[in-house]
Formats: sequence, C-alpha cells, structure tokens
Amino acid sequence: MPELPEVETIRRQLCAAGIEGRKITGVEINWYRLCEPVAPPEFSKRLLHRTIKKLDRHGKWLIFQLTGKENLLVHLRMTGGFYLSTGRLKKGQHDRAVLKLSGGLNLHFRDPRKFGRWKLAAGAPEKLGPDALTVTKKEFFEQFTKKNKALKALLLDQEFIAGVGNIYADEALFEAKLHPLRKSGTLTPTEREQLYRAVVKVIRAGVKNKGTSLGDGQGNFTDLNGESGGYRVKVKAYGRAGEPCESCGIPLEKITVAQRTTVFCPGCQK
DNA sequence: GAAGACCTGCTA
DNA sequence: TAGCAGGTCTTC
Repeated sequence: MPELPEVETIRRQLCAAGIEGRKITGVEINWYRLCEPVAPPEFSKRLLHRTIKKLDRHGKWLIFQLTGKENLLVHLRMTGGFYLSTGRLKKGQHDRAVLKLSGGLNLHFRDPRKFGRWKLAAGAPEKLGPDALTVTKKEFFEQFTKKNKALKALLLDQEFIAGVGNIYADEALFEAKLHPLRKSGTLTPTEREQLYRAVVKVIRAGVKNKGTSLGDGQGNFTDLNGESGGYRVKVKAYGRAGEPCESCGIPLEKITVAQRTTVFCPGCQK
C-alpha cells in the first residue's frame, strides 16, 4: 500500500541495516511475472554477483544502484514490501523473490497481491516528474504550466509529481482547501502556492512518522521490522466520508475522480 | 475520460 | 458473498 513516505521508510531502514556494499550471492524468483523485461532465469543471472552500490528512490520507485551497467528498479505497487532475515533461508508465504547477500543477509520481497514489479534498466525509471519530497516551488510551478486537469488527477499523475498516491492526494487537497475536481488551469498563483506547501507538508509529515502517520488503523503498511509505527496522526480526509470536517463541521463527501475514491470537504475545499 | 485488467486478502 | 483496497497499464 505504499506511497512515497512508505517507500522512503523502507529505503532508510534497508540502508541502516547495511544493505549497501553487499554483493548479491543468490537470487530466487518465485513469481514468473514479477520481473521485466526478461524472464526469471535470465533476470536472476543478470543480478548474480553484482554489488549494491547505493539504494536510491524516486517517487514510489526504489533504485538499487548496482555495479555493472544495469540497475534494479523495484515498484511495490499495492502490497509489496521488503524484510530481512539472516542465516539459512526460510521463505515466507507471500515471498515473490529473495536476494541472498554477502554476510549472510537475505532480502525478502513480500507481495500478496503480486502487483509489484522488478525491472532491470540502465538508468532510473522513466516518465517521472520531480520527486514529491524534494520538489522546489520553482519546479512545481513549471510542472503546472504543462497540464490542465482535475487537481486530484493531477496529483496522482506521476509525470507531474512522483510519489503522491491516493491518501496523500486527498490530504494535500484538504490541507490546501482546494476542491479535487477543480481544474488546475484555474488556480491563482496564491492557490498554486497553497497546493505546493500542502503537498510538501503532508509528504514530509508522512516520512517523519515513518509512513504510518496517515494510516487510520485500517492500513496494513508495516516497515522492515514488521512495525506499523508507535504513534500516528489521524488522517483528516482519506477514509472519513460522512464524518464531520474537523475545520467546519460539515460532513465529508465521497466521490470518484480518476477512478479513485476521493474524500473532501464540500464546505472548505473550493 | 472511462472501463477493464492485473491479483489476493480482508471486512461488512 | 460481495465489495473494497494506499497503483499503474492497456484498450476502447
């Protein structure tokens, strides 16, 4: 279920666990559609004996920078996640792949819904806008001139900003007091700035709280240690249709925008 | 745009 | 049992 903050949390924890600098000494792929652009046997062969130089991230993509010409790009999609084990390999029920690393560390990729994807590519993922965690106001405004569509659809568009998903899109629009169906081309400069600040604010809050801050108890995101976070800040819009807006008291409404469930306050968001 | 496809597990 | 899920791609 990861959006940018969840992916960033996993990245930081894998780095802290010392994944960088380790060599891939074994590869097991248990789901034939996991990898692109080649089938598991060839994919495994290309990963074997490479060293993870650095673990990077852009938007929702994890980028394993490897020695050699190709990098391993991982997208967790809806239910993907990593965890580590040591010693003799014991596979979990939903493990779709495992990388054995030097020093006896095993990196498991768990993904119940099998939506996650591993890619081998020369560079970074394509067709991504600026990363939502580090985007500058200037970049954000530049992106704005390129598209005119409903704000909710715009925020979910990874070519516009990389990393924002359904929860953080709703939270950012609530924070900015902007209606999800409002066309991006109608925003005043002040409103564009409000939206920029809101996006950065909710994404940073998510990262700070280890990606769990916006869970409302229903979410099942767990970090590397299987923890869902010791404290959480309640979401203000996502998943709260029918509840009173914490700002004006009017019940929040649920609509569908860009095929995604969208919750907003008809009183506050214009 | 909208709808379907990809998948499984959880909740109502 | 039906409906829903925090993502993205393909095809009208």
